[in-house]
Amino acid sequence: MAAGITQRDIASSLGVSISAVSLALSGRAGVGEQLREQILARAAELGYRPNVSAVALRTRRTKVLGLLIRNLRNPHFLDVIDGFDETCASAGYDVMVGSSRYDPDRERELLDAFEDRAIDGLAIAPIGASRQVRQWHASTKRPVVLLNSAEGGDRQTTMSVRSDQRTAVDLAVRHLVDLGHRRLAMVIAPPDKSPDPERWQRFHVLSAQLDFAATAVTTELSADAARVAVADALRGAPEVRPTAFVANSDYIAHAVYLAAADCGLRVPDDVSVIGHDDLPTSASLSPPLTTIGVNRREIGERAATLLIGTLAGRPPEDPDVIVAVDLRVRSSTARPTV
Amino acid sequence: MAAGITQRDIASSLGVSISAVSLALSGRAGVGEQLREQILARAAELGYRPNVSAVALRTRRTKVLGLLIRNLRNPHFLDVIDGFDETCASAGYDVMVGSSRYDPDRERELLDAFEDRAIDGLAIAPIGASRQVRQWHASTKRPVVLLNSAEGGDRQTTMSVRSDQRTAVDLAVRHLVDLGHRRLAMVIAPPDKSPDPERWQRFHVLSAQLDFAATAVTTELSADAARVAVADALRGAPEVRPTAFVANSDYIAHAVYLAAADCGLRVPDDVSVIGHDDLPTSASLSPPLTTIGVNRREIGERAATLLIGTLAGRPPEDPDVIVAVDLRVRSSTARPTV
DNA sequence: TTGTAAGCGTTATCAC
DNA sequence: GTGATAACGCTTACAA
Repeated sequence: MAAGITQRDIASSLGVSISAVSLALSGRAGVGEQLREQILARAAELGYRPNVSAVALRTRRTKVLGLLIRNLRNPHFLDVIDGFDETCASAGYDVMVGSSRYDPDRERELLDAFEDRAIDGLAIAPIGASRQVRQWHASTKRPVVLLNSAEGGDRQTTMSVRSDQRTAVDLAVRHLVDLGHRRLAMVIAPPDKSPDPERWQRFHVLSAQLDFAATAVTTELSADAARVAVADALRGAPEVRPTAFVANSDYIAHAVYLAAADCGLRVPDDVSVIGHDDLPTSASLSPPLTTIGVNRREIGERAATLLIGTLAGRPPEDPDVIVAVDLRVRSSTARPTV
Repeated sequence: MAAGITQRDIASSLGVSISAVSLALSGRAGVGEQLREQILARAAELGYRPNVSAVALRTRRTKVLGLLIRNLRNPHFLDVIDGFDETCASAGYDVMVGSSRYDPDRERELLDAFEDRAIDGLAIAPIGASRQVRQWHASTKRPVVLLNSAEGGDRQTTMSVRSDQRTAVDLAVRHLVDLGHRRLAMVIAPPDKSPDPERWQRFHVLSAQLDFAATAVTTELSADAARVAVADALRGAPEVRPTAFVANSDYIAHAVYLAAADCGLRVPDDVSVIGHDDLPTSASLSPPLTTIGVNRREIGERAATLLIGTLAGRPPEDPDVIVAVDLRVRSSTARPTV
């Protein structure tokens, strides 16, 4: 029944002014030491809780941070949310989530809703171009951090957190090349759907440096589509087809498993597979998946920290955080047999 | 730059009163038809967006629904959030999430925060006793729906959505008994941590009805703890140890896999395993997991629908929703060999 | 140091 | 039907 106790109640019960109460409660100067303590005591005694709407109306601060992601069905984001949520909680912020579901219109709606609700800051994994996001930032003047966004153009206005894609590709490729593979394929999404171009670019560079044949298997993000596309790539003669696949997610890696089976090939004997993101169950696949580990919670944590720091007036030295990745070798990779 | 246009601006730009604008905008009676249209037109033209904080302060309504879950690391809740989020979005509600992390203090904090923020309704998967929740409901007078909560005591005050636990147990047990198993074990959490008592109870009843030996393996929810506890239960001689395990989640089912391996036993040859919840990757485990499927998104959707309906003044005919479950037979169950 | 009072943008109660 | 005007609970100049 905490609802209902206002600063006015405290003030009148103590015979002092409302402003004294306000000052005391918000810990600012301008009120005597003993009076402050009296007020604090009475507030606690009465079970006073500030009315957030009133504070928000006055200060235009809500102590709410928004988290706008692309897809609520991917466990990847779960951990991101978890890390974000925990960091926010320990700093007294609450979080509002939304999923754009890869729909630009919905992204726009959510952005508007967040603006209307006057959230204090936003972390967003934008879909496609980040124009809308830039606009949001311009119009709200609130700090924004981009999550795993390929775009690096607007470093002045927004911050970012992303995993180290470049190293991810390096680790995967080096592992495969070290094993003796010379014909590698990378499964990538259409350029407009993901931050993959950067990955492919790096893959291509390495192909020249390390002297292996690089194939791009372009496919939609769905497991079914990937399965078909990869099976296609696997149809060639043993001497020409890729002996190893670098997937852009563990889901896709699993689709590669299925595609291999479709073609009567075994993993890792006939084809090696490397995933990306190390989902909780990837170690339990058959065979256990070699993949790139990313600290997903850290992504959420860092994003929240960036926002909270900025809001507290201590902007980070480096507004662009790169989260480390590591190679987790399991059993889906082996020496090539041909 | 939508920020800044207020009703006052519309009013003065039209030379009418603020109250006319307010009435027109909120679609209530008390303003002439042509004036209303004029106002609406001007509002659109100016890009007017109501100030949510002001509305909340006045009306104590926020158009925000809270979702408080136990654990943000379990994909189960991802789908629940997704369904909840989508339903809320299409009804103009935003959602605020929080995770209690199985910590009663944190649950209390979040409940307080939600109360302070004056959310319009709450969906919660409570930990342990739901006393706090009942209290929240009493103090806020806001609709509450319990998610997968075992408690059925306070049907008058709160609503609920849960999967059909009873049928889940029936399906699992019947499948196992039909295969020929006569010594079944159920992995359950300590009574204060989950809605498991109901499951165990049913298991026990069936044990008498269908004439099989029922063992309870009580363990903490973590995979490691379960692995040890199950391995313990598996130590007995082949003629006495359980030949099949019913787990309360797919995670735990996987822990049973590991425990079996620890004991040099094979799944499903030596021990059959049934999970619960059918996580996205359960079909890819080795062997693919037989489990109980639940429409997790539906849980979130129904919860949101219950809340939204109640808030709109149309309370549901049945405040207690039971979401159907089904058995998904894969390869972790087989006839017992002993 | 303390108190008074003017808003923040709405909604709601009145007169007219 | 329409327009002043008083809240809602708080912050913040400005006076005392």
